[in-house]
Amino acid sequence: MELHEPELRDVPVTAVLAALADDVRLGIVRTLAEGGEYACGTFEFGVSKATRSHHLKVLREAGLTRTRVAGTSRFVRLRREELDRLYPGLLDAVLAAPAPASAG
Amino acid sequence: MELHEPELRDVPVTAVLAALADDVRLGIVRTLAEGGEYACGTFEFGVSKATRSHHLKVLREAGLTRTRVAGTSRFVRLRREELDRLYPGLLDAVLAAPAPASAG
DNA sequence: GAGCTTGTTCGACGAAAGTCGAACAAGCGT
DNA sequence: ACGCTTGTTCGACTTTCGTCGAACAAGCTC
Repeated sequence: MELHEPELRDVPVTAVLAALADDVRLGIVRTLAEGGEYACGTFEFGVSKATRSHHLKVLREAGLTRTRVAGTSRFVRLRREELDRLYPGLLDAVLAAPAPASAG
Repeated sequence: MELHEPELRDVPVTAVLAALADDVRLGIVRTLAEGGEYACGTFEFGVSKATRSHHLKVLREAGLTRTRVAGTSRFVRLRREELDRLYPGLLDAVLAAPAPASAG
């Protein structure tokens, strides 16, 4: 299966912002920002796995994450370097903001 | 009339991001970022005045703008200092991104 | 006050987004 | 092959969002 992972510069900045403008997705990004890879099932934010899959797709198609397929699992990681290069300070500023609820 | 202008720290970061995640509103912010005050009628982005008023309300209630009433006009300005203090780098990063169309 | 300008508010409408359960696909173990 | 795990995709539903025209409010000028 082909995973759609666009170049970050091809994604409108409004799409990047929209991807971050959701509590569930921002929670995922906060977790990813700690570094390393996370299987999709890692993220439990009180939503069904269908919804979780949807949010991960939004993040991926906004150019924010990279996904590696391994068996039945998919490992997601944040494209932090590219993000910091194209939008220096954006991610840090967003992550520095207080989280609304249990984000882990 | 009371204008609702919340403290920026009381606005969830997702609301700030959502406010910026729209082409019309980002166009307004780009204009405001040049400094000074702008009457609401300044912003012509191919939308009706009802829609323009709506977007300005979204920006104001997200804590991004400050509005001064003067006669029949309302002058809007960006709350840049507060924004840069609470989310350092965010606005610069967003504004540095290429604009999608004529944003003036 | 009449008329004009500026901007907001009120439905209404269509489009988009978030959510879910159910079905499906693919890999791993035994 | 069978069952289990992991994750995606498919409707469907609800809510939110962007948009507009029309009506309204407030202030200015004559």
